[in-house]
This record gives sequence, structure tokens and C-alpha cells, in this order.
Amino acid sequence: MKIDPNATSDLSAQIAKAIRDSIIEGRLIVDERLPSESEMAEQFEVSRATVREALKRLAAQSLIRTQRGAFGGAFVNKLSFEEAYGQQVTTSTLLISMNAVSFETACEARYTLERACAPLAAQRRHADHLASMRAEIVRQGQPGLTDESFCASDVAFHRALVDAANNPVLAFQLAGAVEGMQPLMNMITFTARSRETIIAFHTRIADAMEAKDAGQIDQALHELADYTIDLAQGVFKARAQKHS
Amino acid sequence: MKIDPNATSDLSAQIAKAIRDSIIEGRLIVDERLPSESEMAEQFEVSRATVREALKRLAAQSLIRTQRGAFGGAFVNKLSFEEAYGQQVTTSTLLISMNAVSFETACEARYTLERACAPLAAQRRHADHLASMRAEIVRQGQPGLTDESFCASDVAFHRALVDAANNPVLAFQLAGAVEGMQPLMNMITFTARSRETIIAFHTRIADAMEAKDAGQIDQALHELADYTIDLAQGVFKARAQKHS
DNA sequence: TGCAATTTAAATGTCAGACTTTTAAATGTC
DNA sequence: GACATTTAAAAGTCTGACATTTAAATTGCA
Repeated sequence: MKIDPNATSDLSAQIAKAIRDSIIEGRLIVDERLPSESEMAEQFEVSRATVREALKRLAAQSLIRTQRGAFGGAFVNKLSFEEAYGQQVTTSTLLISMNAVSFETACEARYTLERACAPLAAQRRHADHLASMRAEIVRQGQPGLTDESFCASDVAFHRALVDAANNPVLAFQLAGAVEGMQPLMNMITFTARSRETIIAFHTRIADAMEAKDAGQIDQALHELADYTIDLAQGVFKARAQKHS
Repeated sequence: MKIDPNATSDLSAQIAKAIRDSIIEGRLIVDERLPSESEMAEQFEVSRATVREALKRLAAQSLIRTQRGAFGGAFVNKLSFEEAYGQQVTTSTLLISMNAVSFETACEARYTLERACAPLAAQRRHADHLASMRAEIVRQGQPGLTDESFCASDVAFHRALVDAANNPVLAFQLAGAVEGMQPLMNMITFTARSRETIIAFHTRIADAMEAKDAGQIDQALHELADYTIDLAQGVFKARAQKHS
């Protein structure tokens, strides 16, 4: 591993890139130990501080983990679905909030992806998925529930649906779409009336899941998407008028 | 901003988290300048090196950018779709390769999501999307094309399909599923016969796009998914026999 | 006055070396 | 053999210095 002497970026960025490439291209394998910071400092002919900055960059992407003490060091990290899921949610959330993605666009993406899961979910769903969904429906009906809690339960409900498809890659991809939208959803005030309607949709979906009726799930999700967008437009319009 | 004195993790990780939370929760807004490294070192009561490690962590997630020189510093970065797209692809690629996700699972996820785009793509596709797809089909038919190039063109073809849906959030979410699978796809040897079949599918899809026939696109993608899995199983089986 | 060259100051980037803390293996003791 | 102690290696942190970059401020000149 050598560093390009006439590159534009920082040394720590270059070193991070060199190591990252080694991992992606399989020259460094999972759980393999990298040389110690001092050794790498010598290899790359930079100071230990610079190597450390490079390692922190990689740690931020969960590409490595570090362990202190004798026989410690930096190890290539096996990226777990959990970690990837977390990163995906953070990225999606920021992307949506920073780029002023419209509610319609985010909502469309979310429900489009979720409907894609419906056939698989209907086919493979297990008792515990149904139980989770029913439990969240009960929760959503409780009086005194804050809008935030209602949204969180909504996410949990849909997460159960996605999990029912029993494809971890699919679940990972959807994480961003569903959870990344939460801040936007949280901006909506859910009246008792709208909660009732949403719960009715959820019940319909759970029933269809139980009956393994993919078409019905798809239909309900479609209508729920439309309803959610209508609801949001109403809320935003009312808010705009108030401010004028 | 204060740091928990009895936390388990490193100081630089804690500081990174504190700043990250400030960004996510909107206390720091896009293009806002963070205090200088020295100032933050004082605020958090740590050394400059520690602050720098924290900043590098954030830079690795594209949450901040830094600029040297007077009036430079660290600025909250507006996460672009491009950057998010890149991160998403890296994460997905590693997730799939490190967790030994089966070809079937990855393929199912990919085509399930892609089929979800079909109705939107059929409805909104523009001339340039069709042109891109046709161009890639031509490319795929060229003799002497390596398997890697064939796969890359395949990705480009499907990317055009996804782009046609004209929903950037959707495109971002799909990036991982489609591009993250490439290493697995690259493991397949495409015979002249199988390339011909795939090109036929692509042509069918492009024609259906032109005709705005969503059902036909969905059907073709479904069959293509099945065919791809069959193909992969055949290749892997042949390889296994060779080694026994 | 206006503009070009120069200076300056503030910031990040890098370095060297020391010290602290953690950790597991090696060693010693009963 | 089980437990306590020592030891060494490694990450984590700190300090202070110097290098480099950059844009604003200043100066000098026509």
C-alpha cells in the first residue's frame, strides 16, 4: 500500500481510501487484524495521528472496529444488518430533510417499495408477524397517545409487514424509506378521526395478511398512501393559512 | 454541548455523536460553520487531536466538509443524492458480500424492488430514458464484451428504468439493491446463449416501456428474475462439480 | 481613486514525543 | 491446578510545534 504523492486530498483521507479499497476488494478479510497504528505510520510514512484520523473515518462507516490493550488493534468489521440498517436510516433521514424532499415524493417512494413486499409477505408471513401487527393496531387505538408515539407505532406496524417478506436484504433497503420518512410524518397532527381511518386500513391489511390475500394488501396500501398524502396536504394547507 | 463523563465509548466518538445529533435534530443547519477545532477543544475540554478525530468521523459520513485557510473550518454539509447514493452502494455491497447473502435472496430483493418501479416508470418515462435503455441493449450485444462490462451495462440498463420512475428517493433506495448485487453478478459467466436471452428480456422491457405497458414490464422482470436465478444456480452447480 | 501586489491572520493539516489506560498473556505463588 | 501479579503491547489522549492554505486587510503605485 503506497500513497499517491501528488493527490489533492488529505493524507488521512488517502490512507482511509487505500484501506477501504483493500476491504471492498477482499484483500483484507473479515476479522483480519490491521497492523498497529505505529506500524502503519511507518508503512505510509506519516505520523500516528494521521493514521488514527484515517482509522476513525473507517470506524465511522463500521468498516473496522478497534480494541484496546495488548493483542488489540483495528480489525476488519463484519458489517451486520443492524449496523447497515442504522446507517441507512441516518442517511435517508438526512437526505430527505436536507434536500427538502416533498411529502408526496417520500410517501410515494415508501409505499411503492412497501407494496412490492406485499406478495412475499402474504406468502411467507408467520404467526408472530401477525401478532406484532395486531399489537401495534391495539396500541394505535389507545387514547392519549402522542402523535410521535402514534407514528412510531405506525413504523413498527409496517416494519412487521416488511419483515414478513422474510428477505433481510429487502428489509434493509426498506428501512431507509420507512424510517427516513418519520420526521415528515411527525409533522402531521393526527386527529382522532384520521387515526381511526388509519387503524381501519391497518386492520384491513392485517386481515388480508392473515388470509394471505396479496391483492387486498396491495390495494389497501395504495389507498393508505393516497389517504396519507391527502391528510398531509390538508395539514400543511391549514398551517399555511394560519400563518397568512 | 457537554460530554457524558461516565460513558463507555471514546471521547472522539462521544463528540462526534454530540455534533451528529445537533445536525440531525436541526440545531445545526446546512452550511452553518462549526466553531474552530481549537474552540471546540476548549468547549469539550479535550485536545485538538481528539476533536479532529471526531470531525473525521463526521466527514466520513458526509455530514460535514472542511475548508482550510482563514475563514475556513468545518461546515455542515448538504447531503446530496450523489453522495448518499455512493454510501448506499458501498454499504449494500459490503453487507451482501460479508454476510454471505445468497444469490437468490439478493436477486429476489433486487427484482422485487425494481418491479415496484415499473408502473411509475411506464407512466413517466421520457425519451432519454428509452434512449439510454436502447443504447445499453446495443452495447450488450457487442461481441468481445467481458462479463464485467456486460454486468455494468446491465446495471446501467436497470438504472435507466429506475430513473424513469422520476422519484429520486426511490432511485436512491434502489441503488443499493441493484449495484450492491454486482459483485455476485460478476461471478457468473455469461455464455453467448444466456446473453442473447437476457438481451431479449431487455428488449421486451424497453418495448413495453415505450408502449407504457406496466403489466408487460412487470411480467418480463419477473421472468428475468427467475431466469437469472436459474442461470446462477447452473453456474454455481457446474463450478461445484468441477471442484469435486 | 482604483487596482495590483503584498502582508497578515486564522484556520486546517501534519508531526514528534510523551503519558494514560486497557487488556490479555506470561509468570509467579499457594 | 487455581488464583494473584507482573508485564508488554496497543489504543486513547495530550501538548506544543510547525507547515500550508486561504481570504481579507493593507500597502504601494500609477
